[in-house]
Order: sequence, then C-alpha cells, then structure tokens
Amino acid sequence: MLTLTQIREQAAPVLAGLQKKHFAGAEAALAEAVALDDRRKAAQLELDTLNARANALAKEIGGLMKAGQKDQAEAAKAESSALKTQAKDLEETLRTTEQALQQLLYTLPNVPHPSVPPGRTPDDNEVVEQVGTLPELFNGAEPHWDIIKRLDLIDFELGTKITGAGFPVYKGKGARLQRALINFFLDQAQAAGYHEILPPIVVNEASGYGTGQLPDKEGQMYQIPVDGLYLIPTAEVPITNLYRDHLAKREDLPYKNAGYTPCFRREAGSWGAHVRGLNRLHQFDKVEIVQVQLPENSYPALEQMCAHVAGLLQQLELPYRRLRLCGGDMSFASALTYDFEVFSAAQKRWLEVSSVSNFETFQANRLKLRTKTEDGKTQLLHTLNGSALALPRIVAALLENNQQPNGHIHLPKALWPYTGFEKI
RNA sequence: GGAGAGAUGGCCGAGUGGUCGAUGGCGCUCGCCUGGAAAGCGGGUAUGCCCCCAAAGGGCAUCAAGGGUUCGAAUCCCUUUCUCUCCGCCA
Repeated sequence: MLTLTQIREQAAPVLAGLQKKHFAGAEAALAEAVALDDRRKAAQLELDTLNARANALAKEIGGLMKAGQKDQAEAAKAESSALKTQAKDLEETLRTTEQALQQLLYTLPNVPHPSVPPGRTPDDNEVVEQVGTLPELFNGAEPHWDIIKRLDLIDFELGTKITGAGFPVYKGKGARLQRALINFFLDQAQAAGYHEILPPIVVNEASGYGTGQLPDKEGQMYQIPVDGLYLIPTAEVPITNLYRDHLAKREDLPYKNAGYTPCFRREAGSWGAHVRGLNRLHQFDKVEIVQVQLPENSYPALEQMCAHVAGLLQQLELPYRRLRLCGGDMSFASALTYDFEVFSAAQKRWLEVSSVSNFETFQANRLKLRTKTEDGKTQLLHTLNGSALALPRIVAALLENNQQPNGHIHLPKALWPYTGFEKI
C-alpha cells in the first residue's frame, strides 16, 4: 500500500509509476486519495477540538460539584451532552472517510523501480544474464511427463482420484527427490545466513491483507470459510506476517528467514496448453527466503538474494537465465522483480522457477512494520522475498535435461547426499 | 465442547467512577559520583493521528477488540477474541 506521503510529495513519479504498471485511471485515483485524505484531516481536527472542549467540561464539573455550585454544573452537563451528539456524527464521517480512503489505497499497485523496463507482456521482460549451456538431447528424448510415467515417480491420476487435477502423488524415488530438494534448499539457505521457519500453512484474513493477497486476489487462494482461513499460496505470507504490527530494533536488522511449505494455488482460469505435467499445479513445494531490511540496504539485499538463487541453479547444473520483469508483467505489490527460468530441454522452453522481489515499503505499510531512525522518527522498513526454490519445474528440468539413452536419469552431484542415489 | 479465572506500557505489577497515558519495580538510556567499575543519586524512556514549513509547543485517541451506561470509564454493563486451570475428546 502506498503511503499518503508518497502520493502527496512524489506525485509525478508515483503517477508515472502507476502508468508503467498500466494501472487505468491513475491520475483520477491519486487525486481522489488526496481529496479523501484532506477530508479525513478536516474531520479529525473538528472532532479533536470538540473532544477537547468536552474533556475540559468534564473536569470542570467535578470541581463544581465539590464546590456545591449545582446550577453551573448542570449547565455544563447540558453543554457536554450536546457536544456528545455532535461528536457521534463526526465520528461517523471520519470512519466512513477513512474506510473509503483505505479501500482506494488497497486498489493502487506499487510504484516500480526506475530500472523496470516499460512494456506489457512477458515478451517485454529484459534478459539480464544467461548462464550455462543448453543441453542437446538424443533422438527419442522424452518430455518429463512421459519420464515420470515410465519410471513411476509421480502419479497424477491417483492425485485426481483422491483430490483433483493438479494435486500430484509423489512415489518412491519421486517422493524421495522432493524431500532431497527441500533439504538441500533449506541447508543452503541456512548456510547463507537465513533463519529457518516452519510456519502454519493456513493463515487468517489479516495476514492476507498484510502481504497483499487480500482484498482482490482471494480467488487465487483456497479458502476455509467456516473459520475465516486461507491456504497459503506461498510461504511469503506467513513468514512476512511474522512482522505484522512490529517495531523493529535497528540493531536487530536485517531479518533473514527461510521456510519450506507446500503452496496452494487455485490458478483459476490459467489452464490451457503448456500446463502439462509439472508445469502448473494446485499444490507444490517451495522453499522461500524472506528479508526485512533498512531502506538503504534493500537493493543490495535483492542482488544478494539473486546471487543465492543463481548459486542453487549452478549447483543443480541447470542452465538458467535471469529476467528483469517489465511493468506490465510484475506483481501488484512489487517494486522490482527478477525471475529465474531454467531451460527445459525436451519441451525446449524456459520455465520460471524463482521470482525474487523487493516490495520496498509497500507491504511494510500494510503490515505496520517499522523501525526508529537515529533521531527517533518512525520509518517503514523494506520487505523482500524470493523462491529458493520452487520444486516442480526444477524436477521437470532435472528429468528432461539429464535423461540418458538407456532411460536412466543422472542426478547432479550436489543432490547425492540428499537422495541417497545418483541416478533414477 | 462444558465450568471457572484472567487480559494494564519492552517485562513484572498497582490501580474498582473524577486531574490516570496510568503508582512502583526491572530493563534500557543520559548525567552526577569514581582512577575505572559496581553501588548510590538525579533525569529520560509507549503507539497512532491531528495543529505547526520545521522545531518548540499543543490537541485527540488508545489499559485485548467492539459496543453501551455516565457530564466523566483502565475501573460498571453487554458481545467477541485470546490465555490459564479443571473436566471431556484426541494425533
């Protein structure tokens, strides 16, 4: 959520930023926000003045009663009662104005960083780097969904039977590979200084608002209406919300947390071609890294997180590229996002396996996550997160890129201690 | 799920209708004292919003949350949430 200070004091860059994100009606929305805020302040001032008078009267009455000046006390009571009626109306005005302002602010996306390229679609994303050589497969090489079936690693039909499409059942070495990857990613995160968290995988409504899933994107989450809870779409939600309503001590920063969770996404309306096999699922596993940083350190931290992700992909010996997302392709809450994609040799496609973002103060403002500056002023912190990494497409690439003419799959060395086997 | 008790500032804890944003202690911090430290002494130490260019200063709100009674509520009443104890159920 943008702050009123941003909207008022950086009007031109904010407007340009919203336009870069292709937010329709940006100019009118910003003007409306300022107008609502003006109304809010006016109502607040009026109400405060009124309350100040009422408080003064209440104090007087005590004295008058003691002094036995009953008539004057009664007169003061009458005035105080009248003030109270007025205050009720003002409180109502203030409440509705604040609510309208809040609702409006919820609809405004974050302002992108100056380095974000313009553009609307994934084609406009900028390739920052590409690392590793694209593998040449032998004749008759299979896409991962055929490999999975032939080696009985993952059973999609069984998943459909017990739950529904997009909920795979991992079996044998397929299951073991999941566990190996999770442990590998967590160990790597720990080595990079992240504190391990195992959070709940359902969250309440307040947490959904904190990280920006709510309002608006509830259609993307599985819901438990009887209890008002949501299945998490990513560990970012519970781990970032650890710091909701939090005033951080400066010397404790940064916070660096990593956590494994299953992730649940309804993916309403996004099924079609190109989503076979592991390319898109309703439930998948992911290790997420999350940082809370002082504003001046957040962009170096973003680079550090990207380096961490790149290191994982190199150890897994997967060719990858890093993209800087364009204004139209980045998420609502992000100021700058890098996507990492691995090359899936049999599909001959790049698959997104990680998304690393700096949200600047956008989430912190919703979360009320702050610190004090040296001179005692309150300051919003910056939040960042990144996948490190999401499993399914990593598995797809590992299977496709490392398949041998004899039908086996060779696993990268880094995983051997975790799998207990070198090939499948 | 049933019965009871409770929720106060970073922490502990006092406060049962009137100058209480809240005694006191701990912690933290600044100063004095000291060769230095400890002890001791003195000061400071919540959050949000608003007025103000800013600072200084001031106002309002907040004692789990929401509502009510009252001129006035941490204190009385109602609702909700959470915590603890006992019982029930249970990986």
